[in-house]
Amino acid sequence: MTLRIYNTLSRKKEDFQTIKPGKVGIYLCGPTVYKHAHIGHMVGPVIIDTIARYLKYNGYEVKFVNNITDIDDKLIHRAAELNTTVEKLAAEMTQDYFDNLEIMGVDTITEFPKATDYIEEMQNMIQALIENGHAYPLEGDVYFSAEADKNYGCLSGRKIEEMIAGTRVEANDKKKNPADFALWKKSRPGEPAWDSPWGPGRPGWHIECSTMSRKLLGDSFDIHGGGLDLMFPHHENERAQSECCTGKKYVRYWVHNGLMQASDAPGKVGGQHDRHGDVVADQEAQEANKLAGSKGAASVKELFAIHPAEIVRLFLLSTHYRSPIAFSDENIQEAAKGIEGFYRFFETFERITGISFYDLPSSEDRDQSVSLEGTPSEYFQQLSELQQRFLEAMDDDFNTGGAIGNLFELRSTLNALIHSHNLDGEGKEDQALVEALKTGACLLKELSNLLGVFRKPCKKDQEADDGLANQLMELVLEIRKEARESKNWDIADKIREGLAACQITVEDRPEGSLWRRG
RNA sequence: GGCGCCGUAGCCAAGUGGUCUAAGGCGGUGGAUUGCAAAUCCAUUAUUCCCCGGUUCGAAUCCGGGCGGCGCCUCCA
Repeated sequence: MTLRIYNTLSRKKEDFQTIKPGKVGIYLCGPTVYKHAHIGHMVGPVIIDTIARYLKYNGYEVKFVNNITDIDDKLIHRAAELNTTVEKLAAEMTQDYFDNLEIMGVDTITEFPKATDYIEEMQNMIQALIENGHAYPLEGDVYFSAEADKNYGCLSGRKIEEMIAGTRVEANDKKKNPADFALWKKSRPGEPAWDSPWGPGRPGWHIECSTMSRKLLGDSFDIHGGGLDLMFPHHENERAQSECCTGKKYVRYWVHNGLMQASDAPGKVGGQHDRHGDVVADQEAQEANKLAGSKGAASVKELFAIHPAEIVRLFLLSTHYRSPIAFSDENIQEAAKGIEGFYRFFETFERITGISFYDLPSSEDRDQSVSLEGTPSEYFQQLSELQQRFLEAMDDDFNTGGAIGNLFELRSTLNALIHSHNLDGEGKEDQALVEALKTGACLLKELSNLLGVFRKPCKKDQEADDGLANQLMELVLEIRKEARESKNWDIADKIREGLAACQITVEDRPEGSLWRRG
């Protein structure tokens, strides 16, 4: 089975083939660092991180670039609002972004270029575009001439004439053609500015990506990611600039992720776009729903205070990356209930084998995958089949939702082995079966790690280790144990119910009682 | 007005021409286990894939029409 990937450019799935054998260059449009990231900003990184993991697993060497836009109008406005400098604000928000990526388990990004570090290269590219007739300076600005690119519109599927006919392009502009866009913007007094052949100014929005990707990945590279909302105008313009400058095909596969929707956002979308609805209110509602505006979108950190990041990650991956995903506490909680079964399994596994699931060896290479032969043969056959189905799903345009389904089935298979041979009891003396269980657990680790989850103990589990709570629980469970031994069920049940009210679940097992939060 | 996406069980969600009498999760139901629970296991929960036509030996999957939801066209991950 070969890897297939949906390409926005062709609007269909294509066989994946890299430009350089064995190597993959990926560019993902990163954030403008003017405010704290919200969960929607994590979708792209999580998805591309998962793709990068999968490509590495398949033997590719991956170079993954994620830019930081640290100069932009929004940044200038926000810094003024907060009475700080653009540099300070950008530095702070960049750190916030890095923190969030770490918490989300995104660690495959190899470079984080900052726009302000590439001003000179951008100017060179702009100059080249002017020289070959694709751009023109005008009163301190420089514009790209959309008409000069005969392919303009090929990525987003639109035509210049139609866009102009749409009349929402402002006509009063001094630009030659309304579809033209700024490569360089003249600065006003007090704004951050760099010297240039066209006067002091700052780069336009799109040019940084063209410049930095070229510098770090070359004139042509394999995968370009970003949110669907960036397809136009950002990616279209980026593509046009780059191709007009280099004369080469810019990107092989354009990967656009669907946008997250706040399903419990204030102001439901009316669906009366072209009727007599209140257009302004409607737009606001859409904005809120998309999570892109400041309205109603909690920062990632606020979110992680409520939900473990790993669960959020799995929630993001439970639906296909190109589909929109409805984000709400309720939906995450529902997903969490299913995912927690994995943590129960890890506990059981450790009880049986004395080994932490997280310490198991697991292959990061498809060719060195865990060997799935042995007895019980039926069990191993199931493992093998689940592995195959998991990989087939991933091969099919990174169908993480389908892959996760197989992960759940794999868990059931392992639990069934434990159950049918009583491995969590006397059966654990059977070394061969315990080994079989370990093999299955290694497979689970190998596959789940591809999705970037279950790599280290979840924060929630670690919290349960705090000293005072442990001491208190030890005492309470000791008292309860005595009550149970004298068959004083009323007391025993009262304690358990009381703990349940404190969000503590007690589990009575033959060898003693366990407890956990939630 | 232009371009595009989507509509699968109570809910979330895979599957996009035959293996589909449609994965998986949540929820529900019955059973095993348990003092009772919890956890786990087993069974069960859509004869059907928004509606209507068509293509085909065969469609949830392709085509046409309708209805409903949404995105982009303007800063946006």
